[in-house]
Amino acid sequence: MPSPQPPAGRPTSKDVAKHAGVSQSTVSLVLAEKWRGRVSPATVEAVRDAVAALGYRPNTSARSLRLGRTHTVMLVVPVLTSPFFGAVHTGAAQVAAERDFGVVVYPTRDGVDLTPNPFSSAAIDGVLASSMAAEPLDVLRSAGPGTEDLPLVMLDSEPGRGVPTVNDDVADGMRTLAEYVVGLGHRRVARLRSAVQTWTFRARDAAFRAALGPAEVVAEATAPLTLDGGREAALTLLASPARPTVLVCDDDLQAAGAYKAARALGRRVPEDVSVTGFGDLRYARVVEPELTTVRLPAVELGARGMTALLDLLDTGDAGPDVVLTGELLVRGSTAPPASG
Amino acid sequence: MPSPQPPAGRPTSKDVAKHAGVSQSTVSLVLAEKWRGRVSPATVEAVRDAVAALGYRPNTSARSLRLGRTHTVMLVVPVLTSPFFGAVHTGAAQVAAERDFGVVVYPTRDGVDLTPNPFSSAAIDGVLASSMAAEPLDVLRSAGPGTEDLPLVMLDSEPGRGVPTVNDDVADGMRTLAEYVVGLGHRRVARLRSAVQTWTFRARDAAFRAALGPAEVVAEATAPLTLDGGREAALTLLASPARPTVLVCDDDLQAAGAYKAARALGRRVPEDVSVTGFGDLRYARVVEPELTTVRLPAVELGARGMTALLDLLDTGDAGPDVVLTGELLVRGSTAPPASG
DNA sequence: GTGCTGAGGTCATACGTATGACTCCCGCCA
DNA sequence: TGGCGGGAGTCATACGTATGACCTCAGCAC
Repeated sequence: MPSPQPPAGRPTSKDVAKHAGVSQSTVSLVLAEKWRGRVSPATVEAVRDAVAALGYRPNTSARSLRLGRTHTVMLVVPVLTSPFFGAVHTGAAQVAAERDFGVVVYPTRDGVDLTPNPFSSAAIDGVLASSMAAEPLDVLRSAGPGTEDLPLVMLDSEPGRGVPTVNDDVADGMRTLAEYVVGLGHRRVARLRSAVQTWTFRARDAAFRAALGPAEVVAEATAPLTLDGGREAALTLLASPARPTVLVCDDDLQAAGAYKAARALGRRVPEDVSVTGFGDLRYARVVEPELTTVRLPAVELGARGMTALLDLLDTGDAGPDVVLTGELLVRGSTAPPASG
Repeated sequence: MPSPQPPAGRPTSKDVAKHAGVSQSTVSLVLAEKWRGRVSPATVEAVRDAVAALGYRPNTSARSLRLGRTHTVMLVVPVLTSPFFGAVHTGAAQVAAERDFGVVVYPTRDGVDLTPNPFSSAAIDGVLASSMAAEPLDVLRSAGPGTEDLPLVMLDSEPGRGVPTVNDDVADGMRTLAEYVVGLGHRRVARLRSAVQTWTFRARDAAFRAALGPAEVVAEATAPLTLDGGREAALTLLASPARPTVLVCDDDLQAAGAYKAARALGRRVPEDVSVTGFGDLRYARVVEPELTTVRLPAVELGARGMTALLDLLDTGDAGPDVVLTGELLVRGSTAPPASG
């Protein structure tokens, strides 16, 4: 005797309804918590029991189709192996989970588009993007065709361009750092900047120069934010005839590379040359001496960015632009310049 | 004169059909590349033109609902700030994108469940999970109720337990490392192990001990895989009365902590004590001297894991278990033991 | 002329949910 | 007794897609 259609797959709201002896609509009302004057407490109880008994979970695709929202957002970052963006993701994912949103990560590796396929599976309601690798329009375009008009919040991007932003106050951080370095007595500064010049790096440099006071930049170079990039550029800078007494880097990993350059040149840190980083990535405390740097609240950056994006989705308003203050961390890599 | 219902939202396949002068079914057939003898080339052309003209993109929710598959998988890892798991994600995301799948990351922070809400938005077809933080069953359970029977592939997990696995050959790596260290002449070994004892760490330790030969472990401790954890444990190990000549760590970051302990005790690396790490995370080359370690192919691990999972989804078979070989990287942190 | 075949499409329906419109019934007031 | 309000649910439909079942011809053999 062939049993007629064993339900097999996951239970649906219809199954729950049958089990509870009510209609599918009622189940839906109960689950949406919209039964204020429409369903009796006893019935609510019955539905809840049925849900538990069957282990029912709503079908997200159906819900999305009905509501026109996927409850998923995309996080666009340069490659995720950087501890900074890992932390950004952590904060963002935390907030998203609390508000019942999923996060799909979209790593833009040097501008390579991961989903050239127009039938990409990414069904998303909005985009949270770091500008480290791109301008706002590029970000949206890179998320695939048809996404140009998605709600967007940018991280570490120039404010006032029509897109809500959540930023680290890199200008304040750099100013504080500059004042500290100058206060130590340094006057001849070498500057190692990021090779990719997104807004956050331009802002760092402008703030640094504005706060130099009696000191001046006597040598300057750009390099990728890598160990080897930092090492090679620092080799040149430290050998500069202008004899800088401090090397101010845009990034901790660059600074770690600078340590290697200093060692290769027989210069001690900080006795012969001071070195500073930026970001307080985990490298900062791994190196010896530990690195003087500016802590950027990466986790909070992700969290506040996600909050703004979800607010934007819910209310149409992301709220005012956010600026998160960093913190100068003085450690062992800085000292007054050697006399003479 | 009120215009009757401006289409407003994104175009649907129905709009494309109207534009091309065909039925919605035909559009669907063309887009699914299933028109071998059912649609004329001219019509196909017309549909394609309409798609391009309207900028049509299929609605993923509707497609998922119809097909019963979301084209999204979940990647479960301990917190993503680790460079290792960042790399795993990179490999996994790459493969997923190529096969038109989305990836949502689920970080299990110390067992904290990010989506306790049974209405979680995660609509996924399968799970790719690292075992670093949990056993297979726990992984599925932690992905939320109702997910217990999802297709699953585990990374760095014990094979032969009914779940397909993709592993680094940590045993081979540790054996090679042990032979190298013993070959240098070391006989008294200190061993710094991971505090959380998942399979991969048990495997490392077993392989190490089996390959010790004439050497022996004279001091041993466990610590979390952090800088401070490594430093504190190493302080004790290096001060051991048994005077170990080499410290073999389960992790690069631990090893970086051990450097700090050695320095605090006035011991030079490698002249007074050799140190080895495991993983070849980016810390390995940041420290000075650079760390002798075993490279684990994290990107490839993610990529092969994702390949296995998608094969499992497509064909019902994940293929045979995969084992990826590592590589011993001899750098500056190891030397023969000081004579005497 | 009839029947058949196959190419080229269309029709109708189902996936599972959410919700506006509707029904039914009970109690109560005039 | 008629009517009415509101509490408790149900009905029907739409979201956008994919697909099995149908439909319509033109061409051709008999």
